[in-house]
Amino acid sequence: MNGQFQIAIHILTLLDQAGDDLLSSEYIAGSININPVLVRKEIRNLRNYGLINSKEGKTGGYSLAKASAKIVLADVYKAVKSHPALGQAKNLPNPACAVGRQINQHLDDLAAEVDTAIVGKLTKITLADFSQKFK
Amino acid sequence: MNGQFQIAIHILTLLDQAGDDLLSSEYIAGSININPVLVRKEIRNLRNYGLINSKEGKTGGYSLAKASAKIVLADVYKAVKSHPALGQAKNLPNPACAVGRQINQHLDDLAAEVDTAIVGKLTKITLADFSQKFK
DNA sequence: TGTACTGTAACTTTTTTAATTACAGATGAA
DNA sequence: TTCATCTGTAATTAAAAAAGTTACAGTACA
Repeated sequence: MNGQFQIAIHILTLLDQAGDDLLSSEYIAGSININPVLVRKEIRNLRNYGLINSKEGKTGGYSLAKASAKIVLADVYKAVKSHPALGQAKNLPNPACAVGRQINQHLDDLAAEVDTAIVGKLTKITLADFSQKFK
Repeated sequence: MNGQFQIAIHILTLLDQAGDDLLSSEYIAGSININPVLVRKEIRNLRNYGLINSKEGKTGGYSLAKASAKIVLADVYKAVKSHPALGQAKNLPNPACAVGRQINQHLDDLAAEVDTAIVGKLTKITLADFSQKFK
């Protein structure tokens, strides 16, 4: 469990509030209260998913790559997700045991079903919906 | 992210397959391929939620506390859950910032909604459904 | 009364996450 | 030009979380 999703939502919300103004990693980090390098790392990821634009150089900074009404929270979830929401076993179960031999496959199937449920939920919420709560 | 849910499901599946026979922590640990003490710890938790019976002493071991058709995977999820599925931020956002000041509340609300979706999904699946895949 | 379990605390090791440092590259302004 | 202020990213360190281990008391049966 980590706070990547929360950080990503926080960043995107700030950028939405800022409109066309560019925000610096320093400013964003100050609002979240984390290290600016982590902000830049997370933004690199979100940019790869087409959610954020960045501009280098003196007057550089970040802005949303598209309207917040066009971004659903499931986009953020997918961008950030590294492990299944249910967690992940890191042990190799005993292949000599009938249950151990097959359980990882069945657990993976289950995790995928749960993931689908989460994405279904988060597809119904846009960044604009979320961001609006702060106005 | 950890593997508690997976371990719990593994334990419960083994116990279901064993029927009335008691299984030892040693045996269970051998199937999962983890330390027996971790099995006993997880079972203590599941027992507190009324899912498992244990018997001490020489012929001791573990068994299901009720029929696997009466256990839904949401019971296991709730028993095991320590953090919200979306993760949890551990930083204190900046209270001087309009977004930082309120975001934790809104993120918590969102996490609760997602959690409800997960529980909804996992309430439809019984341990018997899952365990049946191994027969 | 010995054996084979569970129950649990304390501690160590490993893994993961977050923070930090450092610096190259970009861009605009004096 | 050249300085200031950003981003981009690698490398390292520190902190936190998870898993593993050791140890031993308590229980129950033979």
